[in-house]
Amino acid sequence: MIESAAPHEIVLGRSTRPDAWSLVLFDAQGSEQSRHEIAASELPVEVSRLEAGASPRWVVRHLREVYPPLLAAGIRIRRAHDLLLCHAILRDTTSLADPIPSSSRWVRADPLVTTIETPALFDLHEVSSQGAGDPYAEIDELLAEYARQRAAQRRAPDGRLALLCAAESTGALVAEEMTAAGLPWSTAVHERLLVDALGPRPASGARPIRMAELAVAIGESLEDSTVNPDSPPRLLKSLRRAGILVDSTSRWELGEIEHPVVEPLLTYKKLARLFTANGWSWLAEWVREERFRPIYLTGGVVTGRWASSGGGALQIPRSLRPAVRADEGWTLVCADVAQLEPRVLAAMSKDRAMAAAARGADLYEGVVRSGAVQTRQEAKYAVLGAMYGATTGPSGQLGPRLRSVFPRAMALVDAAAKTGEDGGVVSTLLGRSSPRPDAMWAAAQARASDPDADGSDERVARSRARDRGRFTRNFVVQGTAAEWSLLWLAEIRHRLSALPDAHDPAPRSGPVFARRAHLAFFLHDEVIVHVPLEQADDAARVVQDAAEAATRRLFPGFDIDIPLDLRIAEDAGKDS
DNA sequence: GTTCTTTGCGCG
DNA sequence: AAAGCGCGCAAAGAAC
Repeated sequence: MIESAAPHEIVLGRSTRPDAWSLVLFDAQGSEQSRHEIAASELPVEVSRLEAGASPRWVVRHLREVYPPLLAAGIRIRRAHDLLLCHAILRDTTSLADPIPSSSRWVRADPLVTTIETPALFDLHEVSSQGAGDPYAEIDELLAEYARQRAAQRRAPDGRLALLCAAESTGALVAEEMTAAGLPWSTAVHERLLVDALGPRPASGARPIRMAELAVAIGESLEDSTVNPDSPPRLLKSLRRAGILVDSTSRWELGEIEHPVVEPLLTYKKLARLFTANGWSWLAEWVREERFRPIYLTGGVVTGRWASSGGGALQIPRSLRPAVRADEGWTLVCADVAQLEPRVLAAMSKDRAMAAAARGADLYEGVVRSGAVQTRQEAKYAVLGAMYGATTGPSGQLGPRLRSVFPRAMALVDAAAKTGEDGGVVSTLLGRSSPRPDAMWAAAQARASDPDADGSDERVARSRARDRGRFTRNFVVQGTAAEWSLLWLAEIRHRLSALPDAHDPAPRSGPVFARRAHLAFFLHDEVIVHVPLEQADDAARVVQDAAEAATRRLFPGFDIDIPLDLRIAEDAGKDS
């Protein structure tokens, strides 16, 4: 069918007919232009045709459900609005006097319902029939929800909520594209690292030789040949029998003890972690065709950070980073931000003194220069303690020093903590709000105010209140930092897509990314871009420019340094 | 037998 | 020099 003008927005949802989709097209004024249905098998071609025009904004229930099959068919879309993700933002925000009404229809299902395997092309009916209601009567529901969300964004006093929703949705596009592209992973390098640390791959069920040797040494040292270092309760008993009076078997507590068992035990724990979390079975389960493909859960953390599902994507140990290795003819652009959170705090609180300390590559050195503390180490503890709410120890003791030198920054986090302790809700700079306290929390506070309350009730309530204060204190900083990162990602994606196709790379990243630089990994404040060799410098510049653009968008008119540590390398190991 | 909770540790 | 925030996952042990 032919439209008079290219559509500005397209709401895409399942049709009332099986195996069909509905599309409702809107013009730039928000008036409906037309609607039509197509067979599921024709969707990729239809999306591709409409995308080729003016890149409309695709409005869908949830990109996690819709986008992977399109990517599998070789289709990318430029702009989107994820109703499910934005529902959570616009429902919980305290930036609006009348946020959108909550609905169980807009709660994210278990991420594993949409499996790691690419679902059969557009056969997504099982996925959302999990929710209540008729699975084929979707399009009207999407239209109604989108109308509510648009109205809510218009009610906002400024454009910040709209920016947040746009960034959240673009983040979801990036997330699916990264899953589709995968993180290039060298099985050979990973296996070599495992053998170097653990010895040859053991028979199934057996301990690797290095761990077995250490277990024997631990047994001899404790004079207990039956000790099982994998079992904390049994290990604890064995330690105490040997006269080592610890309360737990955790690393930091054992590290304080002077005893010959400590060294082999800590080494054993390190190796056991590598073996169980990222050993040969992890490799077999999660790496296929030299690609690691985690599922990213956009907005999966209350603060707006991403979570992940499958393979522990956000917890890959640094020791395995050398296994992240570019394809032949490609390279990696790796970038991370040094001390993102304190820089964000300086900017969001408009604390000029702290922004001055943040000038340059090392914020902690800047804090020393400001005169607040004597050494870099003190600066680090003091700053982290301020953002996390440390009250005791050297970290907490430095709080007053910081308050006198950076009053605005400290006032912001102190106020957030106070609000949280009082049971209130705090928000990020763009308007993502913290959860309300749960019923248990409120009940504990109520008990303490009861005339019959005893000292124990009051202590418990006080402690819970402080716990929540530390959470809200950190929420505003962590959440605003997550917003900076989201804008950074979106800017990187936008600028990478403006690069021309490379001439001559080996096309190994899948059809959509065969000749294109693409984001391959994101972890809170760092990115890895997989890039054809000839475009390495262009991609590095993109990542740098994107960071500056993100800073300007989030903190317009405020001068804050958010510098990158940026390198181009064949692998993501730190020293290569 | 299965599912739930706890412990410990990886990441930022 | 500390143990303050947010996560996911594996294994063991407890609970069913």
